[in-house]
Amino acid sequence: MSINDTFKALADPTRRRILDLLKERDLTAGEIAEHFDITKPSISNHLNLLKQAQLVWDERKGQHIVYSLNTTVFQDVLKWMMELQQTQSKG
Amino acid sequence: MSINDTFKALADPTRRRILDLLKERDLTAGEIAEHFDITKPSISNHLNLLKQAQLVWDERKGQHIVYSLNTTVFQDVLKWMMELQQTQSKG
DNA sequence: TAAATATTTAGAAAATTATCTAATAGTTGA
DNA sequence: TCAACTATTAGATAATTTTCTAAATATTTA
Repeated sequence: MSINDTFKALADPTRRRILDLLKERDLTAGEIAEHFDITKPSISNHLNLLKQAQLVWDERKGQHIVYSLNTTVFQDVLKWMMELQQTQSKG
Repeated sequence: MSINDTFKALADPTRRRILDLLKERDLTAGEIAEHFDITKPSISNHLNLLKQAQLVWDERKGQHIVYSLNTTVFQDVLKWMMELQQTQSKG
């Protein structure tokens, strides 16, 4: 929920790749796991971190849990980066 | 030098605060360290990670080493985030 | 060149994060 | 209700990152 959670979530390449996959379309946990060489529990952990950071939503559909991308959180990251760029003046 | 280095560098709150400090003006390693409760070697390590990610430049001036902010690397991060937002369409 | 100051490097310990296996929980359909 | 399927949780281990102390390097000035 904090910007720290967002940055931490984005710091891992597996998690960024999950977001890249979800860019194309919503996917179940199993479909996501298929793309990686690590175990499902490990993917589940990554999904949980992304969820805590609100970078994804999850919704149960029958046996499956469908994950979808949420980029609204990027606003805070963008704001922070913009503010850093503002004041910059080199000597 | 990779986007992974950038995200990893930004994932730590101490390092983000260092960037915030450098937004105002260039600072020596010692001046930066004064703002934190951790030791100078630890700050030095953080500065090194920021340097590897090219988020800061360093320049020796006499006894001091002056650090300055470099936000050009943000372009890659922005691009990645923009691309994620593009294709998004909810059902 | 020696002392004082600023900073980094080296190496180890502590803390955090990622991953695994085994077990548990929810859903469907016979 | 039970078997099959999907996914998560629990708990342990492995890997990485952060932090520390002690030592080393670089610069300035006497």
